[in-house]
Amino acid sequence: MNSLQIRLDKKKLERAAYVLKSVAHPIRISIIDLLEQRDRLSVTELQEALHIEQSLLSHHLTNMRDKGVLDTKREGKNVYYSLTDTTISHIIECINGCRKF
Amino acid sequence: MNSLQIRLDKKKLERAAYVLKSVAHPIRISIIDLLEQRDRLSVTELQEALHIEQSLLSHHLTNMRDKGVLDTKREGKNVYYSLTDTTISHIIECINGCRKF
DNA sequence: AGTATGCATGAATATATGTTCATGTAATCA
DNA sequence: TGATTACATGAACATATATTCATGCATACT
Repeated sequence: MNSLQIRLDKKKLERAAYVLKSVAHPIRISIIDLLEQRDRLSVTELQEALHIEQSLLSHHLTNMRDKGVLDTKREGKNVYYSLTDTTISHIIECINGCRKF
Repeated sequence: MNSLQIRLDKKKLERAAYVLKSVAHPIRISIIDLLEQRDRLSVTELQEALHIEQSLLSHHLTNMRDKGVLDTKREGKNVYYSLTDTTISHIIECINGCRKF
């Protein structure tokens, strides 16, 4: 009978929770879904697809950016957002592919 | 130029966010991690591994159970919890495997 | 320089979530 | 049946998160 213990250290746990939180919201899942379809999207493009207030969208985008989920790049008047890596996409696919949900 | 739209319907979005929320917390990630190591664990066993108050653990367990993440079965004085399916494990592995985190 | 467009930010508010504490209940044992 | 063990629950409180509104800033256009 080997001892039972948590395999993840505190920092990794908190980091994981932190990132997962930034995904666990309908609007933010939608944003990820849209960014899987197009490599990058401007705030206006996202806004048109999501039908939400500009300010609310901007807050969510900043949130995701701060947590390392999204990258951002300004080009002229527009700011383009993109997924920083595919881990997040996998998570959404995971859930989407699961019949339970 | 085909039109951009969210591929997930509102219900699925909300369900996904709901379940992800139940994972996005250090204590709950730990619980999942422990349940990957042993098929099922009693509340006491979890408590010993986690070093948290019984009541707090119980609240988290009920939360995860209500959201369909955990199954439960009473046997005598003990109540055993187990993961309902592997999707959640995949998500944690996904994050754990990612160097970024 | 003045105006319009695209986006960010901060404060205020609303709502949700986490934690503690006290207590309740179910099963077992003496 | 009374005591103990194992767990759940609810109310109160603390903290975090989401949303709105007003405003600010940057770029581009006239």
